[in-house]
Amino acid sequence: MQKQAVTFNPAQAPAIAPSSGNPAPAARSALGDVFAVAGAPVPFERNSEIFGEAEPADYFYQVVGGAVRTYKVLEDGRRQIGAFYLPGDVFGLEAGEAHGFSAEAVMRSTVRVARRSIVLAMAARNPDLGAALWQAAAGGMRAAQEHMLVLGRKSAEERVASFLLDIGQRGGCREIIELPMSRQDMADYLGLTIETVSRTLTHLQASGVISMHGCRSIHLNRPEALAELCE
Amino acid sequence: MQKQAVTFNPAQAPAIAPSSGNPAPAARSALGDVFAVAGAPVPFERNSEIFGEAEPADYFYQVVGGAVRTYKVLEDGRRQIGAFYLPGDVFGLEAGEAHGFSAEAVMRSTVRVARRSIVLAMAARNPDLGAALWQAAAGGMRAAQEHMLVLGRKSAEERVASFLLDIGQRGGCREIIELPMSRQDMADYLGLTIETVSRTLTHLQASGVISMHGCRSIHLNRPEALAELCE
DNA sequence: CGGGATATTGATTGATTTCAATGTGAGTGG
DNA sequence: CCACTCACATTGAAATCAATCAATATCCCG
Repeated sequence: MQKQAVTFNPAQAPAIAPSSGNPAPAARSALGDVFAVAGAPVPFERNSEIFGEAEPADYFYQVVGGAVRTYKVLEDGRRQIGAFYLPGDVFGLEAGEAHGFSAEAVMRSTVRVARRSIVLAMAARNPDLGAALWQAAAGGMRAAQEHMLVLGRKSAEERVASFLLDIGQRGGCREIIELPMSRQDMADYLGLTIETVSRTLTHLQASGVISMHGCRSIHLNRPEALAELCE
Repeated sequence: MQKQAVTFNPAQAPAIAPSSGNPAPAARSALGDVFAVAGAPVPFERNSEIFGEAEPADYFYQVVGGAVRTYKVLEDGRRQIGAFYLPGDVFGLEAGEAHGFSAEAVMRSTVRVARRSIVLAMAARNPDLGAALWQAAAGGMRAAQEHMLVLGRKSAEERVASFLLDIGQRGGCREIIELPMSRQDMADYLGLTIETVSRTLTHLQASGVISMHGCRSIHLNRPEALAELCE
């Protein structure tokens, strides 16, 4: 376990995206700089493992290109995806000695990998970086809470609508979405089956709220209608 | 409703299970010391608010006695409880400027409240404390991931079994549980209705896995059977 | 001994899953 | 260039688990 003096500076904390599902929005902060300096870019094939549950958590990660999923599985194979990480997002930011979940590349991706001990040492001297680490961790916590509400209390249609809005916002363009993940990934993130996801998308398209051009490309015709669907 | 001192003894809390759902296990660390020094004990009535969503996050909290729930609600009233905190547990540990969820006392409770700026200032000089803050935050993250698996992928019976085991482990005594929360709280934590929770408990009792002595007192007759039910 | 909140139990409904085809699209090799 | 294949997605019908609706039942507490 580390005992670096992470310098938590209470003073600042730059306004992070209000309640976006973005798991780690602190990309453009001091943390981003660290990865630019101390992070080695590593390519990952589609579906390849980045780290496994219970493995030592010796590194921090930042998505450069592509997309990453973190997940847990039950013995019988049921899988729950905890979060998707898109370019700029930071993940694997755990304080414990071991990872609590696994991470895989959703598609061919590039990830910058920074040795944890180095980042923490830098954080000890740079208050902004310490704060950025907090930001990232807290962003993950907030996204997790938000997602619990989705999983515990929302209907299938509400779940899909929430997902589309979230991905749309994080993807930069609010209206045209290029999904990096399969229907199975979406289903395992939303706590549904692929059939239900598919049917729900079809229904949203039939009602004119979205249009699909191939299953990975989705146009949000009426985002405000989606927002209403989220309750 | 009774206000009898449900016997969660803050002093004990023996070796907590490794990957228990315990949201913030770092109680006996440097963080515990901080609360002992810098934390003012504050009493809260049953169901009273400790902080609200979107309020400034100027304090950190530690449960001394009683129990606390954090939650989010949808506009139409659907509620999802994100976590329960028992004596020793730390909560409200957010890096952002505002809380991402609300917190209430489940029962008459005492909570130590420490000014965030003070704790962070201490952390800047005490590496162990900085690490402890990380531990607590990461513990929360881990518990959230675990709970997402419950909410997204487990059946009603599996959810209730997971819950009983988790509370049993955290409560100290592994076999006799005094629930501090109502059925509605359990339901809102597990993403179920009170009827389903009630029925499931009745069924578990009928199959001899548990016994109930009043709805708040549950004896785990065969914890290993519960563990199997979790998959 | 009520009285009101909370919990249990029962009957029914309904959303989502499961099971089962069918459709589509990208990559391969003839 | 086209047939083929394999993975993935969509669609349909039936089954199922949990939610909903509706009574009781129990337990604090005054």
